[in-house]
Amino acid sequence: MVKTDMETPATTLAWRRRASRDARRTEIFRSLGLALRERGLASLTMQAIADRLGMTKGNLYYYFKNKQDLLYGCHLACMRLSLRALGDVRRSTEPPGTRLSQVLTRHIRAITDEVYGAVLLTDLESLTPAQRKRYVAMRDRFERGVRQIIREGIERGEFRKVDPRLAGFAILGAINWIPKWYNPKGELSSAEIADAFADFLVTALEV
Amino acid sequence: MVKTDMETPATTLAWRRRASRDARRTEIFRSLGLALRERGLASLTMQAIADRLGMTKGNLYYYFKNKQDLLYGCHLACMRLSLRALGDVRRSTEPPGTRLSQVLTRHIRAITDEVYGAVLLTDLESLTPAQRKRYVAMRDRFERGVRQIIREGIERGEFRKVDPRLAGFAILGAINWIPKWYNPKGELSSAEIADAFADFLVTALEV
DNA sequence: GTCGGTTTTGACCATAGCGTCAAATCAAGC
DNA sequence: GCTTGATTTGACGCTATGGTCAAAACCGAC
Repeated sequence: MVKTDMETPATTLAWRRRASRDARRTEIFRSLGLALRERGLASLTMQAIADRLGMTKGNLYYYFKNKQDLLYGCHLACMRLSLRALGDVRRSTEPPGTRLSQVLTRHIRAITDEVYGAVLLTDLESLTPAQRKRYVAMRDRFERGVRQIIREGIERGEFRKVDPRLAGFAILGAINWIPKWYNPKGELSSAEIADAFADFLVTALEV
Repeated sequence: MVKTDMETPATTLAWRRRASRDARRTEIFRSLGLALRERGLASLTMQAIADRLGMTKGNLYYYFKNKQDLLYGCHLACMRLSLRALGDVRRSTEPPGTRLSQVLTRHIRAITDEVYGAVLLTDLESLTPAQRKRYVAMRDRFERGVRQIIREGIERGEFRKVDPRLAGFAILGAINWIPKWYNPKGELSSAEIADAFADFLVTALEV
């Protein structure tokens, strides 16, 4: 049987619906991120998020069960990007320094460019225990991956002998704090910040 | 005229009143910090803060005009400690590395030991513009001080040639993120963390 | 143009949490 | 033990915000 255009996934009705729904959800994530970045946690109301998109508050509940759910979606979306960066690098044969640099750069850009990275500034307590558990599991996976690269660098003699756990906390803390001061309209582009930070943090480990 | 015990400041009625009031205010700061640390921003309600001290919510308003005011007090108290550390080190003739290490150590301990350092995790948008302005001025003073030490280290050839601004952001971000994961009942004491972090971060700059 | 499902609306409810206040309690000095 | 000012109470009002829902509008397929 021959596949016609109509049957290829990209033009299937169901497919288009789903894609459009996903796109809308992402728009909402971005709106949330912007609200957070521009006005702070204080203005993180469903109303504010909706307003920015020219939609009504009620409509948000067509896409997300409730506020927790929206927050959770943001957390997941952001973490998925960072985990993908980690995964990509796993297959690489580059030295630890290069690999770490790549992961950090992409982690930073996930946080800055996809605005919803600002969600890191909220607290996990607003999630349900189940959601928190799952998110924390992902986050731990990411942190372990980073520590693993650090450990490898130390074993190969390319990194100083630091405590991988603490070094990891320091490095990721430095990055996670970025949304607190980053201004997309400032002098430094997110790309510049990402490069500079990755460079500084990796060099901090080297020798 | 001879000063009697009754006239020495420490036993003056007004003095005692004031001291007791200040002590109470600090207790409240600590309670706020604990609520933040243990339950997250979500549980940062006046009620929760009062409960933890066995006092009523209404009573809090005898000590603080409103919630903003309380938050503001926390921010100031915490920043004052860090600024004092910076001031003390200014008079020192030690090399930049040592001085930076001292400032960072005390900054970390201000955040971890005086629990209310967790207030860093809230957002400045909950303050009035005037309060925010004043706090940000203090924070900037602190950040400039840190950058100044970094610059000096570079000039003396003791630190690598980094961008002092970005390095400062990275270093302080790593530290400010600590309340997010620090657990006073965990394996690592705050003193150990402070030393390890200061060491790691200063060495990151050296050579 | 009409039918079915999808999306959006806007009015509405419920409640958590801030902040108020008059009255009660406490404690130091005499 | 009385007086006076400092401190504390607890019940209350009010608003902001999360969340619901029935009805309307939309939109693509036929």
